Amino acid sequence: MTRSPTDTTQDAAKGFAHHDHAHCVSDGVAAVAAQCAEKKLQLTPVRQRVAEILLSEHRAMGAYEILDILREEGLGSQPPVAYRALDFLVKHGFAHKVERLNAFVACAHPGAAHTPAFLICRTCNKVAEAETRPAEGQLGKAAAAAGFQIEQAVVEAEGLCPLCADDAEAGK
Amino acid sequence: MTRSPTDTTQDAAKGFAHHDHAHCVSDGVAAVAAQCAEKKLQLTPVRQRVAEILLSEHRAMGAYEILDILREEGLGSQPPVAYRALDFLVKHGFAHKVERLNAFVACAHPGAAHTPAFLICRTCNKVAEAETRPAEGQLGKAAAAAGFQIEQAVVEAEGLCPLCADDAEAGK
DNA sequence: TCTCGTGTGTTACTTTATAACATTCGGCAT
DNA sequence: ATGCCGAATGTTATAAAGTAACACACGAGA
Repeated sequence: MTRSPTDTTQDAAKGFAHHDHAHCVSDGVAAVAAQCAEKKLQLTPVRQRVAEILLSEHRAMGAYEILDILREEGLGSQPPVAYRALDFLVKHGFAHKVERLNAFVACAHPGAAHTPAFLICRTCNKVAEAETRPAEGQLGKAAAAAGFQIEQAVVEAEGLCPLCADDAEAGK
Repeated sequence: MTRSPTDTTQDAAKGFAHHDHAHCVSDGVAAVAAQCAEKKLQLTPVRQRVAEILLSEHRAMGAYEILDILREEGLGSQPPVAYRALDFLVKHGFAHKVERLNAFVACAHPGAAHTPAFLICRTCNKVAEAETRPAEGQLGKAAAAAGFQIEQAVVEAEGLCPLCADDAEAGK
């Protein structure tokens, strides 16, 4: 493998491509479980189930949408249950909040501390995650010029994913 | 004036500096009025007042916070009044929504179509606006690699503004 | 066994945002 | 003038997102 560890553009591309989804979920949960074991975090049933739910879709899901699923499965029925599990996942880097949508996605690079950048398809609602180093780009320059210390950054793009762009083209 | 039209880093810096605030508001309103005249847009009392309110603070304000002011002044008392005015201002580029805060700020560069980047101070809540060209940076690269067409982007950084950083330093 | 920390269950509530429909008002075509 | 239209506002009601606060459960360690 010749890819440099900082080349994340391919990861984002993968987000919109077809792939083996069962692996996607099982590998994801395994990665979360491994990290929890390592960091002595409690991966409780609710937390694990929410991680699975998020991993099972490549799209942002609202807290209440997740709560509906939990409720059907008897894992909790009130908003705080979902929000607490989501807070846990977000806090430890297993999921992210997409501010633009007030919704949540599974993290594509669990473990690595990072500032995610999202590509959100406005048609199919899928979300791909790339990484950025905000301190190094245009934003970093503006911040430096203003004497501003960046602690956290939100970078989210909305548009058309390749598949939906093709559909739109074909539909003309 | 020798500054190039694409150098916006100084503008962001200005956002946190002291300046003549009366001008800030009056110039801002004048700019909005001029644009409305040019584009045949109706700058109604409510819309103008909301623009003034936003211009009078260099911080993001919630819709209900603005609504409270309108209510006191007899300009409207129900949420849709505030949201409609804000929608108008945002739609025509006179204000922006800060997704991270679910709140709104006056645009620092009215007229120019642009993708704003915000520097949000977590202590004093002031917001400075810089511009980015998302298509050209790291995000653009990731999008291009994924075949993703960016239509809109949200770029928001949270941290410490220079003044608050000084205070924190002094308070130690 | 006690108790302490962490997580869950639940009630109630706040904040943010929008749908839907009635009303007003100015321009303009007849 | 008058009647219609489109754009803006007024108002009611409700949806959607998020949180505060307190009671309970349960395992780890003193």
